[in-house]
Amino acid sequence: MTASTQQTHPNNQDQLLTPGEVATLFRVDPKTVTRWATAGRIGSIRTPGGHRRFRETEVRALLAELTNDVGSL
Amino acid sequence: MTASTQQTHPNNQDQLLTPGEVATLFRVDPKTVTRWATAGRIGSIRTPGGHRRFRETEVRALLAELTNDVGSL
DNA sequence: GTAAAGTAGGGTAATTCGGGCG
DNA sequence: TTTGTCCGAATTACCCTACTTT
Repeated sequence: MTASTQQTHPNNQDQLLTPGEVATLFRVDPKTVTRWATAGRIGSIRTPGGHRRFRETEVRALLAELTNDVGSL
Repeated sequence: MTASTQQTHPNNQDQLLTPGEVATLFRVDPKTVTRWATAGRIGSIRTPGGHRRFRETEVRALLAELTNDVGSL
């Protein structure tokens, strides 16, 4: 971690995605993405209205982590 | 030290943000930010012309408060 | 003073929320 | 246990025109 800057949450340099966007990436229902957020499997940012936004970097990382490529030439 | 400094120079940390700026941070429409101000969910400063400005510190605090990071690891 | 961009305000469609059911 | 769907309610997005800011 950076010992010179007090950055509690690196939370404003990533593109945010809507539940529908994330749902499209995972080929699931937006409701499912909501459940993942509720279950703590993925970080989420709530708008003052209660809607959720997700970090694109985190979503991509999760997507890549769950991706199983054979890597054959 | 009393906080009675009038901003004569760009030396203040309470930088004012436009609705568009706040909208970008939350990944919402600028109109939505306006509704938040109207609903009293976020503090706003009105220009003599009626346009709204938002304090960056308040917006960042609200964003951090509504952020739910997954405690992985 | 003019021009371009952003914002305000109103109205309507789409999305999301939350709980519950299969 | 996880996911998809139905419901009602709330929030948000996009349409327009007029005014403000730069």
